[in-house]
Amino acid sequence: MDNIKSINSNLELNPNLSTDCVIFGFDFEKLNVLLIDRGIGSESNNANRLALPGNLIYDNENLDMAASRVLNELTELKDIYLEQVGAFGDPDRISKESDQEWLKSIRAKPEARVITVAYYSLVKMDDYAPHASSFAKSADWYAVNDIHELAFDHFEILQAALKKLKEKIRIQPLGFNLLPEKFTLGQLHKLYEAILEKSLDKRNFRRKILKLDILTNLDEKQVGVPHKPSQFFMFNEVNYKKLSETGFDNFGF
Amino acid sequence: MDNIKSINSNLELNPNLSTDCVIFGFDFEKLNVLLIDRGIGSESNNANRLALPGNLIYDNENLDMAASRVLNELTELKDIYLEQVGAFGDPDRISKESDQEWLKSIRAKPEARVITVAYYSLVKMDDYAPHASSFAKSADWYAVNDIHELAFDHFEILQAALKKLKEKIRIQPLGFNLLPEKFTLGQLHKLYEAILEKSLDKRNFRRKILKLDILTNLDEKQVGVPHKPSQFFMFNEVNYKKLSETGFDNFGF
DNA sequence: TTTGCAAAGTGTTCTTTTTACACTAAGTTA
DNA sequence: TAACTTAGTGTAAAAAGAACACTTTGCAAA
Repeated sequence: MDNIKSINSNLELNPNLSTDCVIFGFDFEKLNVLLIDRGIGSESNNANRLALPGNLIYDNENLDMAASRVLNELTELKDIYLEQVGAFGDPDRISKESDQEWLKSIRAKPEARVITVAYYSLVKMDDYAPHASSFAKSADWYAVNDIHELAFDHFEILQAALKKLKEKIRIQPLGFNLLPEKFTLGQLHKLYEAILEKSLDKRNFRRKILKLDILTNLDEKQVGVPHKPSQFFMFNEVNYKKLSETGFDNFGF
Repeated sequence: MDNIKSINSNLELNPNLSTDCVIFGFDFEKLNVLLIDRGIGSESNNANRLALPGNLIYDNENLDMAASRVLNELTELKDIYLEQVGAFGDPDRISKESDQEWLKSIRAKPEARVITVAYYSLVKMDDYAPHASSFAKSADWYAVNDIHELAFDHFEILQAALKKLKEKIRIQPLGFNLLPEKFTLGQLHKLYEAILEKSLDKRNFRRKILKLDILTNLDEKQVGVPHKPSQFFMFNEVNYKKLSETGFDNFGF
């Protein structure tokens, strides 16, 4: 954090206001989330060593920018889909002993609550290979379904982010943010199943998504796969914008 | 505000964290929102004298409770539907001159930003006759559609709340919170039209809402109306809960 | 070289939901 | 008693959703 401060040496971090990012990635199998290992936590329990990446907010920084700064500092990614989940501010949200330690380390008034404004973001997993940073001793992708506990109230935040993502993807085709430029319908299909946590009929899924006319068939096939190769598609942004303007509001899965 | 503080004299208000409530009401014609007149604002412009009711948050108070405290102090209502809209914290959100004045009056560090966590709530208009309070020189209902400007970034917050309400009512039948115990289908119909800002076919609306089986026909008619009297209905909470559990997720307007 | 494997790709039928649409009924007021 | 106002009702056509099975293609293993 020190080096961050030096970049902005004339600015003050607000000791009672932070942002946390739920960064989702998709590995073609399941939904993952990027967590940092704080290196502290109870001995009996590794789970609460893990936390969402987050940081305090500068006094003159707007919330969206703070979130994208956190994301950028950790992953070096820019222009990432970001959406606010909400504010979390239970006075006792930092009640676990291991969390208190951390609180002291950032020199916040220990008696005052830290409010966090949570965001979720969708990134192409290929674009970021986790590595340590100024920010985190270590950062890694974890399967969302394997997570049952996190530091602070981060588990609760994760669940809230998942809920928002589920709701949102039914209305707006966000999936492309989680896939590489080129992807197959099978991959997109699996992504929707992973997010919605239910299986979707293959033929119905294909018919529906193709009917939206927001995919461009690249006339290019997979190579080297031990089965019938799939066509590659890419997201057609122009058609998507047309569609949004004429007011589609249901992706209806 | 002083008398609030005296009630909680051992507690500290956080000068940089507030909550604002978008309190919606329905007068059988249109959607209304409860605004307070701060009594200050530019002379040329009355609009930015008006603001959402809000207040600073106590250091040890959770966010939801702070919002319902604000609502309760203003209206004396309890157990009101409340939902978080999100956090608003542009450093320049208090940039208008008239707003700066207000800032000084609450003795916040003028250089620091005030983050606000916004909520929206749905109240039965009959249950609250606006009156002055410790809280506001005056409070009144205003038609949502007539509002084009508010103090601070409150107009933006209002728009965000409206958007959330629209999204939510498509998924969950919230309308009952805005109507008296007994209401007619015509009133409910108008309410949906007001919130969704579009007209809905009368027959289709009735069929759909009745099919949900969450309304109890009270076998009681309007009296004294200069037209065919309507049946009164009430919300059937038991059936609604059954419905929620078996997982309805679409009210589909 | 043949066989097996694994995922791709493809249509039809039935059911449910949505949409569009117009007249009669009941009470009040003039 | 005529005029006005909102309540209340059904049907048909179109669209969307759900359920369902076999062929194709490329690779790998026998």
